[in-house]
Amino acid sequence: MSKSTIYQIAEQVGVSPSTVSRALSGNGYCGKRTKAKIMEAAKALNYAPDHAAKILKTRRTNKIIFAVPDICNPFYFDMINGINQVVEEHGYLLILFYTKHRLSEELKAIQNVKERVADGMIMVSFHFCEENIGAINELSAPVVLTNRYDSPGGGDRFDYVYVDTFEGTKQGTAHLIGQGLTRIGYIGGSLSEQTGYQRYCGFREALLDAGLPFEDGLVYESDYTEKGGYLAAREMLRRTSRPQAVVAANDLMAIGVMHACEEAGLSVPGDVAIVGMDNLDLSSRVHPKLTSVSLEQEDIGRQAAQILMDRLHGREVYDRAVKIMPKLVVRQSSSRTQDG
Amino acid sequence: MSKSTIYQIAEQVGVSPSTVSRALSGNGYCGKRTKAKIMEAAKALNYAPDHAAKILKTRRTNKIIFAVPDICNPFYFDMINGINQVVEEHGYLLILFYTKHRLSEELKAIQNVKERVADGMIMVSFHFCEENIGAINELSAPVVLTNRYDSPGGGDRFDYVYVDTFEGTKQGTAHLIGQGLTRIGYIGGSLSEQTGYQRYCGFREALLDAGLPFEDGLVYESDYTEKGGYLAAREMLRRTSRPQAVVAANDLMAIGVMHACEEAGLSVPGDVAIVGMDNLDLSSRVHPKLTSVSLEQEDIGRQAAQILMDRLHGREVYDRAVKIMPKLVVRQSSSRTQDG
DNA sequence: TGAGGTTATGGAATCGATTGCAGATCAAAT
DNA sequence: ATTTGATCTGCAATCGATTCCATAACCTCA
Repeated sequence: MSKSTIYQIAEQVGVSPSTVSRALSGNGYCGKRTKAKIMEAAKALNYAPDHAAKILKTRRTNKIIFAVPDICNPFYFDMINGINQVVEEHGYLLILFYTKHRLSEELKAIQNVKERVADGMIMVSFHFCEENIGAINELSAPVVLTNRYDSPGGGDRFDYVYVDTFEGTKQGTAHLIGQGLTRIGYIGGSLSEQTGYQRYCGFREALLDAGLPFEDGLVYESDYTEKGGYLAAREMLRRTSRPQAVVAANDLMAIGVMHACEEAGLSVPGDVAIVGMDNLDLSSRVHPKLTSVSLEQEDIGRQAAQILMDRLHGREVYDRAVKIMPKLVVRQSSSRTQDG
Repeated sequence: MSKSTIYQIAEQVGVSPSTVSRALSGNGYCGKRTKAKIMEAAKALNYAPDHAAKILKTRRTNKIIFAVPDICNPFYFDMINGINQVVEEHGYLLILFYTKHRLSEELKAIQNVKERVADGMIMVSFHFCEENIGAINELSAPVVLTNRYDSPGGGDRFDYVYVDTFEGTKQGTAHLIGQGLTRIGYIGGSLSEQTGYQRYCGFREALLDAGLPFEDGLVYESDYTEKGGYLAAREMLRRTSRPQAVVAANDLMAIGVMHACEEAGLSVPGDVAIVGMDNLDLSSRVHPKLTSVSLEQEDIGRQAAQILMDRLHGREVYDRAVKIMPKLVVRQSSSRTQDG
């Protein structure tokens, strides 16, 4: 039997639709006996509320959009997981929107929010331009951006959750220095990108803090892929005085470094210690297990979702830009003591 | 400026709301000049159609739900990716619903479909019971189930997409036999589960097909985790006549087997060849790279989504149960020739 | 008994877009 | 000039639930 409406229930029971609505939703008064009869009829008639009608009237969809550049990237899965933990708890559903790193798709996601497909959005944006920001600022629904941070303009109507990647590479590098290593190489992403530059600066600062000399020759720019890491490391290890350790700006490159070491007959961490960043699931499964700086993706997701929920429930949001601290996870690839 | 409605546009232009609707949606006649004025006013007034109102009237949400047991499992990410490829192409949005392996959550997902939150659903169900199936059969919206196959009852109103895992372990085992290996161990999941039993049968059949003896003692029941695979393998390798190869019912267990081999000082694939199943992303990154039977998750997702789209567009669906064939991906862990 | 308050219910408007029907306009054809 | 048909537009109903307002019923206490 197909489902019914409150009108059919009203007719069956002999009351008005408004009474049925009150009985079922619990908003407003309703007599005990009437309510019982309505409940019974609802069950008998296979009633289920129509979501669209409810949304139209209440102006709430109970859904949020997560606009993400790349569905295949495990990094974002962790975020999804974190987001879902929070929104589910508040009775919201999660719509996944795949932007493919394209501005046009990001704008489509924004358009969906404008059309009230969802009550709010969390977006990992790779296009911080006028058009994008402008469109977001015109929305009446709340938006939280992650993955990047520019100090918010006065008129900006969105919130930020971001990771301090500077602190991340700094921690990772300091950890290696703490192991007594002094010649440390760095393989990063493009230095002209915000996040790539920050990671590089963190590395450098750790060296300077420890009073170690900083050698430009030990810094390589690569592309965040395993192959890129491998190629850079191969070159680095060929140098007459090769580094005792390598900091990679993400785990995939770090794994590439491991392969280069293996190929060169160098043991990890015995000859070369390695630290990565992202703390991917697979990093604890490679051999030796990779020491990595976790960017706390799940936590980013949770915090972003929490802010969104706060905004949606009219609660005050004190921190327009939440900074997440990365966390060093020490494993075999960097640790001289627990090599196994 | 906040967005406006067709009524405001109508007033501004001096026409009726129905004309505005026709102009914007393209359904029905509309004069050229009028249309131009309406378009202009729509832009000026920051118009965006209200999704809820549209749904209420048209009865279409342009969304589908993917109900998945476990957001963290990379296996499902691939499915999500496949699903999204297809639904996006048709202008649908994807709602992710996390059932946590719980029947109650699966029922909630079904309830959402009943309330017309989405036009259809793809579900990976771990609870094939009366309650569940009954609720699905009462829906008027189409549902596609994956991950399990029972021959559909006459009254069942849903479709199936499933993988022939029997064929998967059979292929993997045959591959090892083809390498000249004859003593082959098996580490599977619970044999009392449908899928666990099928995988086991595929393994056995490959041996029998090749005329090899089947030893019960080389079959271990484990739990699909890396640790479970490790423990089972450790025991297996301690046997007086240890196997030359091991087939594991999934990649995580296979990786556990690799660790056990390493611990026992056995080389892979020299001393022990290994084949896994699932073809996880990380399997191509461990060392040595793992040979694995791909269950074609992405394809499952695509096919399931395609069936759903067909149903939603009133196209005939010829195959109520689509069988996907697994695909063997040969890498280093099983190949005597290309060891590197 | 009646005043005052609480609880129960119905009526009707509302959310915003779609669409069938009817009337109006206009061009082309007879 | 009149018929025919195509094109354009407005009216009003509709999708299904929510909610404000008004009235009615009921209870309580002086």
